[in-house]
Amino acid sequence: MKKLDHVDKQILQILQEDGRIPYTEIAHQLGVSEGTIRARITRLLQDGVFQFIIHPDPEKLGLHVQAIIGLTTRLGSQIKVAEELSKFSAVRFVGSFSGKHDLIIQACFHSNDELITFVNERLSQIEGIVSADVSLELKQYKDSFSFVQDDDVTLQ
Amino acid sequence: MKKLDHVDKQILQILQEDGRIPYTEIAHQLGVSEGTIRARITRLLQDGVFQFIIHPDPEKLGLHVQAIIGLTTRLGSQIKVAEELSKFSAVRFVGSFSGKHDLIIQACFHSNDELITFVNERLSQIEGIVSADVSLELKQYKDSFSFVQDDDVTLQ
DNA sequence: AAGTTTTTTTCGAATTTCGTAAAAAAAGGA
DNA sequence: TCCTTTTTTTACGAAATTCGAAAAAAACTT
Repeated sequence: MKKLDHVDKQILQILQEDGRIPYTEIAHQLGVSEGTIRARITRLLQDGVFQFIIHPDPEKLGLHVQAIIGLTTRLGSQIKVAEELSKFSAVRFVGSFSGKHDLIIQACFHSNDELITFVNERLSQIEGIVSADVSLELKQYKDSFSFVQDDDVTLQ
Repeated sequence: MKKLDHVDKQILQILQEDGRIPYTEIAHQLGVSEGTIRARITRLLQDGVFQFIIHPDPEKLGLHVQAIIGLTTRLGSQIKVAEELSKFSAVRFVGSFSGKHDLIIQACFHSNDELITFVNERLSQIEGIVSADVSLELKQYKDSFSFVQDDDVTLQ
């Protein structure tokens, strides 16, 4: 996989704003032909650099309760637990971490009841979970994949 | 905003797989006309139910270091701190939570150095941050917005 | 049930995407 | 540096998709 150049990053930046903007429009904005945009996007997709998706608003879908749950797992069962957790559609993020918790997950629910059910009836059934620290989301300030930057100016 | 019906959810489910699938194709799959798909997607977008975006792979962008940072803020400065944090492009998630940490953020960096710089030189400059618990991501198992379900079967 | 509003379908025109060949540019080798 | 090879970009006609708007159908109201 070749390193991304400036044009690739510009394409990604434009698509971050609107994932359905026509190639002709991107081409116009960047001053190249549609074919170039098409060829590059095809390559980026093949290389797995990005995917076209949609970002639903959980609130608008009735998922009013969101939580981050820090888990401690029994030594040796972490991977299996992570895989089990990943199967739930309510769970949108699962990662293994250094620090206090072995696994940290992020999940969405319709109600507090559903969250409770998840913790008490689903998590408890998964072999290898020692403890679960639930943090309830009170307000979301940012949630985006817009971290493509022109040139490595991540910290501004 | 009207409640989403079955067709709306089916549209979202299809778009979750491929955010750039043609309306004609969705129409074909659901057995309705292209115009219906177009009208519904236009309405869903206007209602803010979802957005067309792209999901870049941080690794492929050279962002090899990801972290979740739990923050404790001084009473009264939480909102300001959250807003400041949201300004960083490296920060992809900022939320206010109940539990051990007032704010939890998720961020991506090119290197450990960049992470250290972020914590020591950027976070420390933000007025109102009392402490920061950094958890380094070792492995990602799931990261998706695919939580649109047919009918409230979030827990399976 | 008649009238009103909303949603869906239809269809021609405009636009976009696609396939592909040729040209141009870039990269590599002697 | 010049030549060859490879990669990328451009060009362009054909196919497919999107768009606008009017007609039809469906859903609500009273």
